[in-house]
Amino acid sequence: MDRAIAIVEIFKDESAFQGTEVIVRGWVRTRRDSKAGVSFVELNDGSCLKNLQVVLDRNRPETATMAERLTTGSAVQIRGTITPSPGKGQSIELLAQDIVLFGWADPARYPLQKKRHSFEFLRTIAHLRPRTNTLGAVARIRNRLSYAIHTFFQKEGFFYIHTPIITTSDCEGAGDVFRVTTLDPTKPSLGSSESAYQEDFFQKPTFLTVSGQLQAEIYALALGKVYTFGPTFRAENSNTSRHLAEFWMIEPEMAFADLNDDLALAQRLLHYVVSDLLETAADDLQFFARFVEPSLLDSLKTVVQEPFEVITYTEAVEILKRADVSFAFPVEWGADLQSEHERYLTEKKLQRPVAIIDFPRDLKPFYMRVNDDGKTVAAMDILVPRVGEIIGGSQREERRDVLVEQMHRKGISPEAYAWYVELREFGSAPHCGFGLGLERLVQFVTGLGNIREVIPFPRTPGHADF
RNA sequence: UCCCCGGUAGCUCAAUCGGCAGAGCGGGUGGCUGUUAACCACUAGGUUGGCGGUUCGAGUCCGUCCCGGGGAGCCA
Repeated sequence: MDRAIAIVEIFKDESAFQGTEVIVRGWVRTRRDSKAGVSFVELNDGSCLKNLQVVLDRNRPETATMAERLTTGSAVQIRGTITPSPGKGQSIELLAQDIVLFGWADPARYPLQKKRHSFEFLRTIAHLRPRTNTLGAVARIRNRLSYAIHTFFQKEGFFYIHTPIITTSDCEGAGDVFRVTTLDPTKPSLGSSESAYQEDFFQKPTFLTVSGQLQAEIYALALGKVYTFGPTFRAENSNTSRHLAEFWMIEPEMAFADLNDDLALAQRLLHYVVSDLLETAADDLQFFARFVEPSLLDSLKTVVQEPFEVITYTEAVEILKRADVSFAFPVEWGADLQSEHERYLTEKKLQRPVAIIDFPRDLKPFYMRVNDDGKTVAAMDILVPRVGEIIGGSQREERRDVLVEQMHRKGISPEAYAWYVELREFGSAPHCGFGLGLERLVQFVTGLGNIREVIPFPRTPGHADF
């Protein structure tokens, strides 16, 4: 094929393209006919939010017969000349010389219209929804965020490591996991329950990972600073706008670092990726600010310009007790913070991202480091307005005996995690890390209320389509 | 899993007290001297989510199931 140019490149330097001939390829968004013998086609190639206006002269035989075939959704190539546009709404347009129709779309059947569709409807056509403004912008932002996250960690000297997707342990010691097996549930095993696994692929129970943290700790205690960035699976029956059964998580882990270093890293990461987005995805962000969440740009600028609020769990409880609002759930030291409490802190009281640290040890998993008070652990939850918890992390318990005691308290067998305990017996060191949910970050930077819109093919209870 | 709300044309929605099922957009046809969610006219398009019940009569009331949304729990 001849070399085509991405529409985003043309808009980047409109004046340089004036009078030049280009080839563009993309999908027709709309066509407007004027009986003066001119048709206008809005062409989008996905490279940016904006469409390129293509002008077809129907008095020319080369473009006349083609004009009426260019229906919404059709895939086309257009060769033509960039010229100043006399109309309002765009400064340049493409005067078409010749047109290749790759794939026509039947207008009677093509489901996407020029108006807004509900997100619920778009989810039922996940094979076509990235051709809408909103889902296209989500895909570009998700891409750029992923790139910026890798860039940040590489600049900071972290190594990208790949932790296993198939695991034999479930890290949190709680939560439902997806079973991995080659056995056919419609053909029950011939053997007893113990021997049944002998016929299975791994000859033992295996699951999809719920977190790469424990394995990341292994590499942090060898390479110093590492991170994972991959898919994660939770089989919980969660039906909310903030949960997926399959989601992507970023998990840095660093040795010779404490909770303050952890907080600082999280702060720098969010600062970096949001700044990058404000610079590189301005059009898409403004689109979301205009059509989805009016306060979006303000809340993003807050992340860039101001440090997080850092409060202890104990301070949070005191703030909530003094709050002049009534909560459905009572606030008491030792009880978990409810959604309504978190929202009050980050959206009403402080109106910015807030890190809550030092939670009661009974509320948190076994691997978090016990503080000197013996009652709390060096944990941190970072909450942001509109989304809630976006990061959960902690300093890890590096003292072998304290770790084993924690495991006993939580009913976890140290034998099952022998290698994890052994890391504390050979060259143990203070270390810490956190997990950042990519989809929740995309929700925060786009303002989209439902997590099913920020991943191309959402998996939720009862839904694994496409 | 629990609580609340909803399901009417391809899409987004309306339909008063139980009384003839509608509009906009999209599609088709025709018109319009460069349009901008183009505009104007005409036109096709319905098992009102499924099943059962109450009633002279049900989109509307009752039961039940299915599906969707919002909230909660769990968490990222």
